[in-house]
Amino acid sequence: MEALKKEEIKKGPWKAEEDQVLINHVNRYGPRDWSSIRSKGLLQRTGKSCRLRWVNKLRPNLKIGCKFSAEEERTVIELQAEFGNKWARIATYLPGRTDNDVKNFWSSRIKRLARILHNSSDASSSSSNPKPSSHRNEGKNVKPIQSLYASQFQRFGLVEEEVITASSSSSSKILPYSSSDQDDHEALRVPQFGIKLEHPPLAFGTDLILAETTTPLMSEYHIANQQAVNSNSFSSSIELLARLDNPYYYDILGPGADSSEPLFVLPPPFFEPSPMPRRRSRHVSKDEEADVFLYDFPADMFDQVDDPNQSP
DNA sequence: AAGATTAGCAACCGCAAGTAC
DNA sequence: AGTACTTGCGGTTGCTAATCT
Repeated sequence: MEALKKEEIKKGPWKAEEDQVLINHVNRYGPRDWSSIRSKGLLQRTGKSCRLRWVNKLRPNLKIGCKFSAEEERTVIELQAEFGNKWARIATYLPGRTDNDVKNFWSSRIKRLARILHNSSDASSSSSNPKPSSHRNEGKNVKPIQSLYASQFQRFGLVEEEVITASSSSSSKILPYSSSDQDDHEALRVPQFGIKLEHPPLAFGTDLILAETTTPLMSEYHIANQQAVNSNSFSSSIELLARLDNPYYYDILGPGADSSEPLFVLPPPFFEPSPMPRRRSRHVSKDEEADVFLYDFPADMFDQVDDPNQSP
């Protein structure tokens, strides 16, 4: 009986004919009674599956096949910092975007960042460390993304033992901040992140240190530093670093640093979120804590990573 | 050119809250 | 009030195209 029921339920990619049936149903009855689609024998899909298909793909005015704009990215990042992983809520601020879109976008971003950080720490700890075979395996064999951040970076403050460098070079190390550094005037310290640079960058934007320590910019800086001052990569580094001084960046130096101006003004929600949620979130603790491991990352730091040769 | 890796997307699952009876 | 059903959300997985080595 149960097996028979399961057999009747179709899964996997939707066909155009199924979409059409679903669209017809919605046109006739509205976006509800999803389960009746199956009970009427129109489709062998569950109500949940039908609803999901409608919401994510068939609903009118969706931005399908359209990458997130820079503005949308910033909105997501800002709202994620504010709301946590409330994708449905965040999506209400982004016309044409679904919660799934936002979730996938965020997930991709996290994976990229994790890989960058992971590679950076690999480079410093041991060159013999095996490289994760893929982003799937990364999650399985290494650590889940969030726990990786939680455990290794302690919500942005590098744990005391952690030493992250962009290369194995000993001439330019980034060391965990400790109280013993307090009198080291040679060191450039970033207390919130527990990072110090022995050689300050030539350009110093608000999030520069973080960007440097987590992106190829960092290695570029260090490589450049090791090489001659007149090398091409060094001069391009200077340009890149200068471009990091961007008004959208969070001020990693903390609330004490001059950051009274809002980073940007959030657009109004496309769908006005109900003031009182229909149901209480079951992730209250996460809500409070959000996914703060990205909270302070610059909104467009990946822009620098993606296209380091882009001119300002 | 071929295999490995990465990115992006689609869809499923489990859970929780709302709703109808 | 209790229960079954429906709806919505967030996490996760699987697939594929693009990119890299």
